Amino acid sequence: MSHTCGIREARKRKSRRALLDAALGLLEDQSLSSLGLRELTRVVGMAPAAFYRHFRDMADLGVALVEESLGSLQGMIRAILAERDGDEERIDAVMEAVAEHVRRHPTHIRFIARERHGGVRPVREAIGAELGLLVDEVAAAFAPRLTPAGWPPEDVRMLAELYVDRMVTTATAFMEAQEDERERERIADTARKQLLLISLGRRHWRDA
Amino acid sequence: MSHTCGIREARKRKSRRALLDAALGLLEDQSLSSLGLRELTRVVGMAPAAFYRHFRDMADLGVALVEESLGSLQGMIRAILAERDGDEERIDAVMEAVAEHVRRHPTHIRFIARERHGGVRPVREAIGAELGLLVDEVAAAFAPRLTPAGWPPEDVRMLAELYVDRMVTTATAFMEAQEDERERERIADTARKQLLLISLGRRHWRDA
DNA sequence: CATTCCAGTAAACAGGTGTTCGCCGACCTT
DNA sequence: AAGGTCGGCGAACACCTGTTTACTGGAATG
Repeated sequence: MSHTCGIREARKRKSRRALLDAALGLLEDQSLSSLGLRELTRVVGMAPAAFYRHFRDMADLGVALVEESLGSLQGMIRAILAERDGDEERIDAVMEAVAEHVRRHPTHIRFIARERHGGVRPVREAIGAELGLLVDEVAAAFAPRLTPAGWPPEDVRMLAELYVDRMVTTATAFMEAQEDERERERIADTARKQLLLISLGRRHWRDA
Repeated sequence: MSHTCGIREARKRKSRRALLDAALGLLEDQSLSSLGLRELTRVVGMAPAAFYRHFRDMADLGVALVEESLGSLQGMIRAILAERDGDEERIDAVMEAVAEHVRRHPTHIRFIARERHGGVRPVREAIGAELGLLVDEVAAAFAPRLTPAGWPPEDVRMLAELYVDRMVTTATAFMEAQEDERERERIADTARKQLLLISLGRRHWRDA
């Protein structure tokens, strides 16, 4: 362990990254269940057999993509909600963050949208689990205010689901708008209104 | 045209139906872009070439499935919203109808959920267009009350999108619950609350 | 009744697929 | 400097793919 340079591990990481990136590229106009192993390795420029050094199968690669796509989002949302107070500020900040995230990682978002109900069970379940954690995060952010006001935990969660689902839908819409900046702004405006309307409903909930 | 029995057309319709049904079955655990022509005709029991007598390609079959899956829904929603008045009644009636529809056509719903953002562009666009018409329908049902109250058309539409999106999400959740009746009831309860919360937000919208 | 029509067939084409095998050779260890 | 580790390679395995071709036989036509 004296003159270890980590060259070996670095090369392996690089190959793995190349596979993931090539997959994200190919998945722009097809779904995971139709993505071929040879098709993928051909794009990367490696032998088909080399794939197995990194992933058991395509589903395995898909799960890795899910973690990489949704893993960072959780902390991001938590930070935003913790720092801000008041609905409008929170909504504006989240919208900004989501828009920026989609702008930076469009292929990841496309992948999530496509495979959320896609044909590969392990991937579907991984996405479901990850989005569930996001709902928990949002629920936890609202609980301190709502629980004392008499909200049962299940109602807090149903609210959080509403928020998260809208975020996901909006992110998908952003992605589909591609480069069209006018369209993106229109989507953002609509989404802000929708989140605001939900927040309005939340404030009058206990009266019903 | 004297002794025409329509036997010919009837046989063709039957074959076409067999293809569509077999496709719905195979699409339960894969997506359209990975569904093979031979795989499909093998299940039906016909020669691969016979497929071309009915559809140009798989995308064409997919679009046909979209129309059959979503075509009837439009009129259904219109009728329900026209007959009822008051949020809770409307919500209960729609939830009942959606639950029943999913119970009767689970494979169709799965197909729509899977291909809504799937890898086949024409199918994606067909679903988008059909859901757009549904949004129009809902918007038209609310416009008579909201427009006189000062709602601009774009806001009516953003509300309709909120409602429709929630319906689609709920339908998907119903389908994923499969046979579990307890889970279905839980989903219905949550969805009713969410729709109610949105309606609550709607009633207080003009104040903001 | 002869004829046209046309859904469905079988066969062949030119590819493509996932997976396994033994092997090489550069990195890492001792 | 010798030997082990392991990411990547090339070849072979058995099989599946979409599409075109010329054809058959029962229904529709006049």
